[in-house]
Amino acid sequence: MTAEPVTAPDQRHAGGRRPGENTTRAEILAAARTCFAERGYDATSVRRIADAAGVDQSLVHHFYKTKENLFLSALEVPVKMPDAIAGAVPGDRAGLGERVVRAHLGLWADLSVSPQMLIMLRSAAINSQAGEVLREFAAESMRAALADVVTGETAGLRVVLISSSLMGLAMARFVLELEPVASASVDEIAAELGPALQTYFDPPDEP
Amino acid sequence: MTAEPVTAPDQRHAGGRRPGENTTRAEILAAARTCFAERGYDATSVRRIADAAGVDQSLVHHFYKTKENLFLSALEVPVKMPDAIAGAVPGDRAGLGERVVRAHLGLWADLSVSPQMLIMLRSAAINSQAGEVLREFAAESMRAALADVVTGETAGLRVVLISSSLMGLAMARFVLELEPVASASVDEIAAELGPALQTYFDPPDEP
DNA sequence: GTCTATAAATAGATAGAC
DNA sequence: GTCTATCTATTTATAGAC
Repeated sequence: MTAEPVTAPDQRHAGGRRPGENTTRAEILAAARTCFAERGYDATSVRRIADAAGVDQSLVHHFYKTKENLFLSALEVPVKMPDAIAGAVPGDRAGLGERVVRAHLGLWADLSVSPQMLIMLRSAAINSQAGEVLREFAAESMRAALADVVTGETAGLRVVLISSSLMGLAMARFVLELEPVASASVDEIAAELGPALQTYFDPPDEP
Repeated sequence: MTAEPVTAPDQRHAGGRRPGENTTRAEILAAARTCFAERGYDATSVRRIADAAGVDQSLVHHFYKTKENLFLSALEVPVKMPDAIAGAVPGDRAGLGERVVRAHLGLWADLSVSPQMLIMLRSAAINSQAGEVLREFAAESMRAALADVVTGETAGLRVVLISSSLMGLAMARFVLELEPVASASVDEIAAELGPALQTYFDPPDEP
């Protein structure tokens, strides 16, 4: 009952070279992002990624050599992430907390970066490489983005506490899917978390 | 509440055989806690736990049957966790934020509960059972402990945001070991995070 | 209670045909 | 570029001797 596989019903590139940039490599990467984001590094087998991409397992190795290397490619953080936070800085000082929360949630709504963020968050606790990438983002990138507005003796600590709060929010909302924060609107979260973050911009012991 | 029989140290049975409640079972559990806390569920093999306990692999199965069952035992959260947060409630309202932070960090300093908390936090992003335990603690237990002091229309959301902040702090300090929050003193953290949490107890739009 | 030995499944990775 | 077939290592788990 399976119809004859009709060997490649023509599509010859007579004479011409370059079968064109093949999309298989990109499809494998996309499938890997989905799988890693859903299950993390260990629980995702190369075979599963291959199935999700509709290709053979050995093709994954052909393109990315090792699983670890593929994971690093899947994890690659777009440059726009730190920029998005920095973009929340300009404006009135009283609204800083809210704008930072909205900028952060805006990244999670951006499908070109949110899979990588989910991979990072879901794997950081176990995988040392994901942990390093998250550390870099939560510390250095945040510090650079907020250097002008978080000042004072304890600025270093306060920047990381801002990162921690946003990390906790993301864990609750996107990883644990904890209610009611998982299905709350951006407005509702910004209205509550914004003022909390604001205390780091206006430290109570500032002269 | 399965309440492990916690081998009473003494309780001799004169003449009888019974080499007494053997400590091997407890040693395996302790080794499992250490390993799971360090590496998470997937990366911890039964063999590694057995080695850490100084016993054979098959003994682990003999006592705990399956790896998953052992993990659940290792994860078992002491009842005192919610109580510790509730214990921070009495006192002047202005100091609530700080007291909650100190209560939370006090739990992490308690060696009878911190391994379980680390297991939970490190595995929750990947392991559904650990995730469920963490959800239960971050939502229900927190809500019960703070019901009297977090009030108003958005109380449900604000309780979970408090949980999220504490979760983010624990991730940064104990899992990622992110500086400077990893080596900051309890006083320093309480001084900065306390006022941020305080905004949830005194919502700006309260009548 | 504690060990040896091993079953049974699955993992990542490679070789080579087409 | 894509597939089939397979190697090797490691996993959880069990059976059975002592």
